[in-house]
Amino acid sequence: MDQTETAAKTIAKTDIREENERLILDSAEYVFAEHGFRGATMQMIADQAGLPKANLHYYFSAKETLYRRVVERIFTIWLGAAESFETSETPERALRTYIARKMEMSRTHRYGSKVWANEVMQGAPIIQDYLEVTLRDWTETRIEAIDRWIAAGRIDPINPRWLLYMIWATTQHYADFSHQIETLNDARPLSDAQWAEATETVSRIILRGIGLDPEASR
Amino acid sequence: MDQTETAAKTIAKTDIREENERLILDSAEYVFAEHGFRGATMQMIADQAGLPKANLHYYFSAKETLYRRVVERIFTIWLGAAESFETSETPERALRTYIARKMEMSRTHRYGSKVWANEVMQGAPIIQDYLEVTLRDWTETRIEAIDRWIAAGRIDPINPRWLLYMIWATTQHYADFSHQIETLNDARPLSDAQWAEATETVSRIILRGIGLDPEASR
DNA sequence: GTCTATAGATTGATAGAC
DNA sequence: GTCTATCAATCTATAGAC
Repeated sequence: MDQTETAAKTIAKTDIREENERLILDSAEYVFAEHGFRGATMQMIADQAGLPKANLHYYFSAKETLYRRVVERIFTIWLGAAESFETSETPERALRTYIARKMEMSRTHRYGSKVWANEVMQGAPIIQDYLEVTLRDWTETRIEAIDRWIAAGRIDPINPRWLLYMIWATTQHYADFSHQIETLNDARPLSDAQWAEATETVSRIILRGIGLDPEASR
Repeated sequence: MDQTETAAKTIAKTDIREENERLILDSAEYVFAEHGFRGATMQMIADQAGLPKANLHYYFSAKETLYRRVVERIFTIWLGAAESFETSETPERALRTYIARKMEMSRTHRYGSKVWANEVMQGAPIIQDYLEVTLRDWTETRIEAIDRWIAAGRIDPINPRWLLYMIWATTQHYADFSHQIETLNDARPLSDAQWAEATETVSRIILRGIGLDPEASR
């Protein structure tokens, strides 16, 4: 076997690994979201991925390793949604963009959101370190930004912490409680128009609620 | 054995049954909240209750029966919190009372709220019938009440459905994500003052957000 | 890298003595 | 009504042929 052949095989193997890992992670995210950590079985994830159960243990050493990778992946996506706090010029635009992005993520990453909610509800046994360091720093930075708006008299004097929790809760509700929302919507998913209306209503109530003019940033 | 003796024994047995059932239900609520349905084991619940595992099966035929009773109990408490919609004279008072009650319930019924969230996130496999009938009727009634306020020009014209979801999401977040909130609060539970401030902030933002004066109803 | 077979541990539930 | 012992089913993880 010459060098070219060896290189080709190495690349091919890397591709197979990457592709299978992503397939397994996607399948695991779905199954963990629908059944919780212990409710999910390696067999279910294998079936979802269309692979024999033993292959999962070839790519991920243990069920918990696979789970941790799923949660880490979501958390990383979560954090990326908040650049608007730094890049926007007005509080109206910063908050509007952040809320719209988080609503969009509830629509596109429903299962990831559920896995995260599950993990936190159970006391974050696997990713407590992320809460204590990464999420904590992230939150403090945003609280400082909101406090500056308050000091400048641009929004009402409220505790920024409760405002952030309100945005997280309201937007993630559309992912975590999607089954309830769909049941109350005649067993149908929200339409494009309903998502748009819900997003606009959430933005509007929060902006007006802290003393901003919702019309100014539409 | 005469009649008096028989009656006494019957009463005693009824008391023991009721007391043990409540003890097991409380223990089960806690364990189901912390580990989910499948993550919870009958052994954990038995240990939490201080009873041998076999006694659980004496009082509840199966794990699923026990779980259903736990979820039903929470749902009933949930529904009771909304009389303010009928008994209050102004939208300010109705919403303020409802929000305050739901915040209080997040504080006092944290575990129940988590079990409910878990059940709904997994597609309500056990209590789907409650969603389709009881919750649906409850929701429609409240939507009609809010629509009347809109028609009378007392609040802004928003879709009442998204307002209700916002209130549910925000208030239940303080129970379901209590671990995250406490981690971001220097690993300490919220103090009385913090609970009061959070409740006031949530009420204030929502009331102002739909065009009401928060000061008018304090 | 894939897959079948199976080991080893845990679980929900029950039998049966007290 | 209480409790010990145990069964049958299920799960994670691995061994070993291909």
